[in-house]
Amino acid sequence: MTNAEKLTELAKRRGFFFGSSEAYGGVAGFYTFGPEGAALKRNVESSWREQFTTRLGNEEIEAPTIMPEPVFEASGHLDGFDDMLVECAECGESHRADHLIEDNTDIEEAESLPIAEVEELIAEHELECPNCGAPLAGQDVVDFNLMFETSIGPGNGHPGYLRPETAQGIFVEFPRLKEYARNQLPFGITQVGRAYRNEISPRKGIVRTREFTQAELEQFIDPESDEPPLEDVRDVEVVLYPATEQEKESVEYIETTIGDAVDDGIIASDWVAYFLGVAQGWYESVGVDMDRFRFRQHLPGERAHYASDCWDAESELGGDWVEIAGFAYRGDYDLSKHEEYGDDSFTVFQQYDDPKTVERAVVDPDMSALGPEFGGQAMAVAEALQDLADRNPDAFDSDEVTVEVDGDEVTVDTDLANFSVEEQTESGEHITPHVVEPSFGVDRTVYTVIAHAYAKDEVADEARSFLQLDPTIAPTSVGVFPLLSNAEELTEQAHDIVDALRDVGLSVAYDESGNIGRRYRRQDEVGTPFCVTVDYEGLEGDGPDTVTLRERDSTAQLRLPVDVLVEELVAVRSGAKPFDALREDYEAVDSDDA
RNA sequence: GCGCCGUUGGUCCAGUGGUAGGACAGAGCCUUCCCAAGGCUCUAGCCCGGGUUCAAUUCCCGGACGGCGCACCA
Repeated sequence: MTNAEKLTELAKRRGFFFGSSEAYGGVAGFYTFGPEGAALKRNVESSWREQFTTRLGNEEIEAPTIMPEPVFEASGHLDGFDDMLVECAECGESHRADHLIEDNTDIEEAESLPIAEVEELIAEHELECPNCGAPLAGQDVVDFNLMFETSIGPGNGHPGYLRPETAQGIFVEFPRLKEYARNQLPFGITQVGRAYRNEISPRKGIVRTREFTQAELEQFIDPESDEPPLEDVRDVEVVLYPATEQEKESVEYIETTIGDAVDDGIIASDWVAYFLGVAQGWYESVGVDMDRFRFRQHLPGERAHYASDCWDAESELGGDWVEIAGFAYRGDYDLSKHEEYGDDSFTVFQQYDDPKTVERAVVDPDMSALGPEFGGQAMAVAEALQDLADRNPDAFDSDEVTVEVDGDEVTVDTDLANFSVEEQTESGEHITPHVVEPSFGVDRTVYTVIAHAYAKDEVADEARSFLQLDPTIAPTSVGVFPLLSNAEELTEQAHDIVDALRDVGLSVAYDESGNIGRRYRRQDEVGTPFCVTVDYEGLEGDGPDTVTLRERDSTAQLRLPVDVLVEELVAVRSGAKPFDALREDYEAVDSDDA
């Protein structure tokens, strides 16, 4: 069994994740997070929120997962997703069928033709594979639309799509969000939610699914003036794999700091560099193994339609590098498209520090004269006059000016135009903000965290496999056991401790089944960092009752008074106090006498 | 989508034309037993549909799901 297979087996058996709807034969590309997995995922998400929403001073929204078709016409996803592929039987190369037809016939817009017709056209025109020249006639044309389509409301006249990325839910609401931000750049909006892609063939278990969770930040900036607080992450050490290195035969990484990478021009955008630095720290905090982690720059041909520069965070899983986040400089692509297609304004008014005074040629046409003269064309004439004033003010030096309206030459008395040059004050301008997008795949992150936490050792000559999850994100924080299940004094105190720990918000597992070692291993296997055992020894003697506290990774045990247990556990589980600090205050338990 | 291989208790596997066995896990009881191997008892399975056959978990065909390769991953 490979490690990946062991992880899949562990995930199924212990309730981290498993294929959905298995009672009905299952469905490819959909996974259910079981109790352990859902808890772990919630903890990873809340850690992400803590970092990328709260600490960076951003705001989170929650948009619908279904949006109407025009949104995706604007975003470019409809075109980008609706490709027709034909595969060459000889060499196996896939080609865009619509492009082949457009290139080799007089037909334009082949993309809108039905599949059957495209297949006929390929046969009719005897199209050949551009790669090897083999005939393509008879080959199936495959339509792949990576968006899930649905219809909104009764009937089918109102198509909608499940969003292929959460980002569009933010971009579409930009007109309201900018008002919320009081038109002040920069500001950032986050969203944690589901996205959907109807993958042709989902693979690699939970790594590539059809429904997945993204955690995204859309940072809106003024490209002219907004700088990230780069000094916060200057010294963060990172492993970079730039595009230039990827073209070489041997894999060589650049180990550097964020600050140096910017100074050396390896990362072009300060903003992207800043977020790489923040992300590095975050990944480390949730337990991603930094020896199996890198930032890889996209190759020029690899970038999405919206991105000018893009870096991925990648983690090593079973020998493969898997993308777990993307950091894209999206420029003004999205907001410009929505400005063009949507009804509202996707720009922000930026005031100048000092208002500018500019001279502008203006006309104030005498409509009471133009109206009778030109009738319905009068407005168009007036607009043409202003247009002329902008382009060529000198034209108004003569007695008459001539403009073109609907293809007709129209001559107007210059007096009627009321031409003048005015000083106007410009206090600012409308700009389309640029967008920097760190976009995290939550499911892949969760899987990475599990895979990187997976460890093996030996305890008392017995092999042990366990998850070294960080205490802050482990699904269960504490296991509580009575040493024996048939002793009321032990089970009662154990139950009291469970209640006390749950009262302060800790996630607690109670277990009295089997022998004590078995119970420790159960919790080890799901990554529970601490276990409390109530034994007879702790009830004996004159002093306060004591219990033992065991740490998962070292299996070391300390004896703690019950009345400090809650306080100390809260401290070690939050990371405020390392477990080793407890060793100074409490007696170690010698477990060799077992 | 294509090709190859696979699908048997919760998990991982063995096996058979006459409906099946193990390991681990799980439940209960016993146990002053602190690191999965104690004793007793118990639970639980042949992916779906069609075909061949007296009889199919087993053979054939199709499907679903999974693994690998190709393609795809904007």
